[in-house]
Amino acid sequence: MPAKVDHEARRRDVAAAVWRVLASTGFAGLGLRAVAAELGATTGLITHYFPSKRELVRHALDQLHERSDQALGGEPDGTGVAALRAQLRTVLPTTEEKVVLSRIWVGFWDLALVDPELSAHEAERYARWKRRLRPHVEHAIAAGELRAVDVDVVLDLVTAATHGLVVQALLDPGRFPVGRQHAAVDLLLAGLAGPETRSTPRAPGGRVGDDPARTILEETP
Amino acid sequence: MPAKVDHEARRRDVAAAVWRVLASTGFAGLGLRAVAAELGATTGLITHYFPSKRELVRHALDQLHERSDQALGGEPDGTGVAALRAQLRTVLPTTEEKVVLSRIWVGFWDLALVDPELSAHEAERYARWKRRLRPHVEHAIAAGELRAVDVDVVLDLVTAATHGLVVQALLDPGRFPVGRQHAAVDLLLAGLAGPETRSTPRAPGGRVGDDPARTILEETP
DNA sequence: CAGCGTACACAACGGTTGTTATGTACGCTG
DNA sequence: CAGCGTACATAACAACCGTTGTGTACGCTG
Repeated sequence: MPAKVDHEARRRDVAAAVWRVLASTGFAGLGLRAVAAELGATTGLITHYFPSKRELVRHALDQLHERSDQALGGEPDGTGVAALRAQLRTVLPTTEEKVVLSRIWVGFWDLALVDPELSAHEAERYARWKRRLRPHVEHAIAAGELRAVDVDVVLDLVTAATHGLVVQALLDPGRFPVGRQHAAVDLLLAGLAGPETRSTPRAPGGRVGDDPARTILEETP
Repeated sequence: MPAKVDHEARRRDVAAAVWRVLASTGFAGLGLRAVAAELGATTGLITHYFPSKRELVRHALDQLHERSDQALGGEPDGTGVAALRAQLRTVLPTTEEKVVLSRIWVGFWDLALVDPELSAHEAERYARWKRRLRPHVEHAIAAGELRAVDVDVVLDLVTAATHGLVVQALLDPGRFPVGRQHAAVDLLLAGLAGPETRSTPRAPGGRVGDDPARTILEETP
């Protein structure tokens, strides 16, 4: 069987074109011709690799989730609160790529909310995320870095807060720079810290330059 | 110019039908015929009251967030943290109506994210919400109920956390009952409280009269 | 009662949608 | 080199979209 092109690689190209269309027009503007145009091809190409639009979108979103997990990927340096903070920070839309991923994923909620199957899938993603965060929270509590409250409630709160920040940052990127997002996360974690630890533990993540306060606000309307 | 029917009331009926369609099928399934069917009428009725679909949706969403403001409406009993907690709780999708309102509003992000005008509108809604929350936060800080950190950061955090909870609750209603949502809000507010005041809203005495804000974000001055 | 404007239903319009059928250039195999 | 299957382009398809025009029942005004 002669394969002039790599079938799976081509499917990935098409999926990438779907992402680009979604990022610029949302699900409302997603159509086969738009994807084809973005790809510099025609709908014939798309239908050659995908039997239906539903399958197209499904594959594109699967790829997107995979890509997201990979972008949020590896275990962070540090343990306990430091690791938790690092993990939460990677979710924030602080790079152009993560802006695109988050944008698509937020827009996807319009579909997920009215489709039980998609809702369940999204709920499972939340569960997986919390499962990954949990050991760091438990470690932090054991080390006295975090107040010893219900771990599940902590996970509910930190994931909710982080995603809430994502939404606000996407809706108003100009007024929600990285520093402001980080400040909110830091305040959240500081609040969860044990009463005895007044001085926040040093974040050993050498990569992230800490600029906690001053770049946050500009106000001259 | 005899008015057999109340023109404005009829427009409200149509808007209500739009909400019902949006709640059950999302923006992806919103069409004039679907709205007309929901209304038990034809597209002729709709076009008689609205010049275009865009105007229809605009009016329906205007009505919707007017209705939301009213549902989230009056000043809560209490002041300071108690008022803040009450305000945040009213946003959570704890009633059938608020589930519908939140669902539409979350689905709307798919459109807002790719339309600068709509994004600005949503950003303004966030600003108004924070403006309403702000006095309670300031009062709570003045009363020593809340740690004296940057009020803007506090507002960013509490709104983000609350909306994050809304999303999770909508995506997995069965596993996210009211109590679990309240627990997360309570944990958030407890964390923002002064270190020595967990349950009793007592003033923190003269311990940190010098610089309480520095205890949170800054570890090295 | 005549006449007119309102409040719709109904049907048709051009455009766009996802899907499908047909055509064709081309590298591989025999 | 003949032949065949792959990788598309092209175009047609019915279904649907928002919009518009026309038809009509009916209450109000004169």
